[in-house]
Amino acid sequence: MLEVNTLRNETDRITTGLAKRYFPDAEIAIADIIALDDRRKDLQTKADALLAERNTLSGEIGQLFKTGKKDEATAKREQVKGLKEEIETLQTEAATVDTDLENALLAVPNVPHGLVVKGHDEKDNEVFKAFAGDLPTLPDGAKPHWELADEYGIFSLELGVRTTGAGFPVFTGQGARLARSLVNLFLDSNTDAGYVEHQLPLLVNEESARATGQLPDKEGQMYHVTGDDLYLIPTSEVPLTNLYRGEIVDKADLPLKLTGYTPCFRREAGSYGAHVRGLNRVHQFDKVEIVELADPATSYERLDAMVAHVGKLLTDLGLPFRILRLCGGDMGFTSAMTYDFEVWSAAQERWLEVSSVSNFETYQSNRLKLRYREDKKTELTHTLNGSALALPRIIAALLENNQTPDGILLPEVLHTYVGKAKLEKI
RNA sequence: GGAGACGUGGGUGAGUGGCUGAAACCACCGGUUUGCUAAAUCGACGUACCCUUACCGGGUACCGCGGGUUCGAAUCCCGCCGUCUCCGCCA
Repeated sequence: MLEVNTLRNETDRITTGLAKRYFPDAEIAIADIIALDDRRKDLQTKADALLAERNTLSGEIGQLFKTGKKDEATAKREQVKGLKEEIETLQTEAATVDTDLENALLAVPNVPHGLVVKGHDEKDNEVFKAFAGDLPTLPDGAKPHWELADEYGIFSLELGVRTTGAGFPVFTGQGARLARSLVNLFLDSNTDAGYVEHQLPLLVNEESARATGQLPDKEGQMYHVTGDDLYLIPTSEVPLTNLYRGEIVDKADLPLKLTGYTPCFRREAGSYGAHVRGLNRVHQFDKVEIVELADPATSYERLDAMVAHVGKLLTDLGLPFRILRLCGGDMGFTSAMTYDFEVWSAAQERWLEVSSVSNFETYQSNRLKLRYREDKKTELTHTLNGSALALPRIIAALLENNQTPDGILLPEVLHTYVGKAKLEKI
């Protein structure tokens, strides 16, 4: 969430920024927040004064008892009892104001960066870097990946239905090997680039989900394990970023670079049809994530570096891709700037999102209480993350784009991982 | 899952109702001293919020988390979470 002081001091920047998202009534929301904060300060000032008085009197009571002046002590005790009620009233109201303030802040999305364009939805996104070459053209009879999956024994959605339900693919044989290879390739590339590998919990508590912004905004998108009140992670961003919740790190240690592979779970209820067939959208999928905790002064350089790194992964795989810079309306609630990577799916003849790289500035760290120390002062860090990469659509594009009459050719970087240069029909 | 012990500042570790935001030691930082290093010595050394503000300063809260008792809680009571030990079960 945004900081109240930012809302106070940079009201113009924030209202114009939020307008890029078409966030309604920003001025009113900000005015409400500032009024609540004023009220909070006022209550605290009053309550603190009374508490100070109580502490002084209590100290005196102790002295009086010690020196045997019981009568005076008893009189003062009655005096303090009177204060108690007043303090309690103020503190009760303060608690209500705190809750209201928190809720009001949670309702305001992050402010888009100055370079982000105004827009309603995906149609307004900028093509930041178009694909430079020619898109591959497939011979007649080329098949979408869900048909290739059957012919080559890559994965089965039917088996997933049997064990679980729709949207839980079961990778088999060379398909499972391919998936494992991609995970290894991505983790190796990420660690080579300085990201420290982590194996993470797949379930997180409510506090973690709240700190990275999945709650309360996207509650319906997560699987909730009610018996233990835990959530299945929709992305490893959640446990990875929360590793540093509440920490104060040395500025010299920034940026902290983390990576981790996890399955991801998303309910994504209510959408069916051709555009979600096969691996295009599933409830469980594999993803390797990168996270950076950065110095605010250089966080956009880090964002550029992450974009370059993800671009290299896709180049290594030989997949045609383009980079979008999302418009205000299409960005996630918590993001200040987001680049989406899309690979060309030759048989479906459409672009598929495979990575989303974002700078959240202090929006997450404010709730994470994630700070760094500079001289005596502590400041919120910036947090960034990106997929590097999400597997299903990569697999879809690899299968479709590289299909030949003799099999599916694998890019060279995968040969040693998969143990062969092409996939064969079964 | 059962029984017991425990949870204090970056670390070790005192503290069982007021003199404790918290001893002492270690680490870290700054100064002095010393050919260098080391040692010695002095000082500073948690976080958040509020007030004041040029600077200085003052107040409140926090001793796992939440509630309660009390004029007053790190200290007493209740609930929760976590750690350790023993038992049971188990990939």
